[in-house]
Amino acid sequence: MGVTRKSVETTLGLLWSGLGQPRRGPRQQLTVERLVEAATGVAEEEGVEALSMRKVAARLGVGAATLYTYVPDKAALLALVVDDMTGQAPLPHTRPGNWREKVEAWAREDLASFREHPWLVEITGGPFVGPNGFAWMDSALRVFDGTGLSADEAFAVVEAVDGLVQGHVAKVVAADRVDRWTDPEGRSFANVQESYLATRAIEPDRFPAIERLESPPGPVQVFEQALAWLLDGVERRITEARTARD
Amino acid sequence: MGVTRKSVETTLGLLWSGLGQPRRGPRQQLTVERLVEAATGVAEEEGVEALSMRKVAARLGVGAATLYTYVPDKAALLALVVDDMTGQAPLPHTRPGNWREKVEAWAREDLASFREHPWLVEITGGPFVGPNGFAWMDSALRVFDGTGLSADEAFAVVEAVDGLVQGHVAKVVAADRVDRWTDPEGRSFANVQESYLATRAIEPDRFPAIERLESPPGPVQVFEQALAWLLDGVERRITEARTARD
DNA sequence: CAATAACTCCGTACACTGTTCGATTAAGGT
DNA sequence: ACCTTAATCGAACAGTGTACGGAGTTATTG
Repeated sequence: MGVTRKSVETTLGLLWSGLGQPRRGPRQQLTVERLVEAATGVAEEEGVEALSMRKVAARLGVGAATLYTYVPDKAALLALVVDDMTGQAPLPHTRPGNWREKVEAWAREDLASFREHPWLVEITGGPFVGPNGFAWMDSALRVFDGTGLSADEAFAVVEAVDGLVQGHVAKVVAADRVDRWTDPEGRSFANVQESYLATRAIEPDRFPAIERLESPPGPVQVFEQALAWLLDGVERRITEARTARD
Repeated sequence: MGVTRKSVETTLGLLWSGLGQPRRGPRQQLTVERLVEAATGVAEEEGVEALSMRKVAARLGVGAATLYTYVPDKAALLALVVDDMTGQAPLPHTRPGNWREKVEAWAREDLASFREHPWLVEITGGPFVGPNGFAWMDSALRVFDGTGLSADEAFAVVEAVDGLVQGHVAKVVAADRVDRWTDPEGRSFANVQESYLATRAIEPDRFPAIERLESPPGPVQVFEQALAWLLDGVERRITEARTARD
């Protein structure tokens, strides 16, 4: 699984459309798109941890080694899957409203999409940026056209928001997973953990500030709140930039 | 690797100190702490992807199966490692300065710690919260004593900041990894990718907003900026809460 | 048209992984 | 002394990603 120069160049070639087809030899009976589709299908139905080359191959009715004539790596295949999913998200700058509404819409949709496809969380964040990733960034930058922000500042805002969203998405998806978990008797994870802590271990007054909590907000509420605070800060910066310009 | 009720309870027992020692049978020659230490050592020297039960066992001069008398799971061992590392971070409320300076200090130290131990990134975020995790949260909540925020609001702020930090830490660590990568001829990943995109594929004006970038800020600058914006928003909320109270 | 070089497909194999089983051995309680 | 319980660990199971080499197919070349 070592990353070679060759595999990097091949992966880039695959991402940026197609890698011109060779001449001699039998026709290929599959396409890279079909690999991506099959891989996505496996991930969707069984999760990332079950996403193996052999399973993808089986789904295509083909030997496992065959996949390596289309793709240099499992990593490359995953990069293709990620870029493909990125291409399915709506472009931020096409949404209605002012810049803040556009950002909120994209952030919320991002969260929703990751909750619907939790396996994506473990797969995103790789070094490769494909054409869909570029297109998305280009669109996100355009959201700040006319706000008075420079291109570099707009980039900082986009990345700032994206980082916040990524972190909170991880929290929400982890919470979702925990919520779905139940033990053989049907108890929830939270129940097991709470009841364990209640009976054993924790003496009162060991964590006074935690005991003061009444109904702490869930991860989705925290996400909304965090986004609002961040955008408050950005908004202040934007009005500054605007008044400085006028 | 299925999660059973038993493994959950055993893991909780291990986290919350010790799991009372049994009577009959030969003495155990190891301790859970030594397992944690060995696991940390492997991760530190060879990375998470090389962190296997067999390697941990070898480092302790013991058969792989032996580990399973100390720990129910690999997941449990990792949870212990995470809580152990959490215990090594300085407690936020003991830092000098006002609430904002304390938050900034903890966020920066968090980032620095993850950059120093990149393997931690892939391991954190599990459902288990051990005593060190609780102590850390308790300390973080205390940072907002005297700000006029309710306990629940303080929790929202802590989680908001933590989510932001997590997301940006992932970005920075990924960037660090990419920076360290070089191909056999010594070219950097960025070089290979740029030069690939320059020669092939991208036609001009396809991504106009991206082309307008001059010197986009790196992930660490973005992290600082994002933190500042978020805390601007929080600060506004806090002054509101304060004036409402007085 | 035949030979050749290039290519796809894939069975097999290698070096791993986490975890279970069963045998062996060591210690405590009675 | 005996019986029960527990620790240790070699072997095995069902997986994993991927390299290799052979068989069969095709386009280009002589």
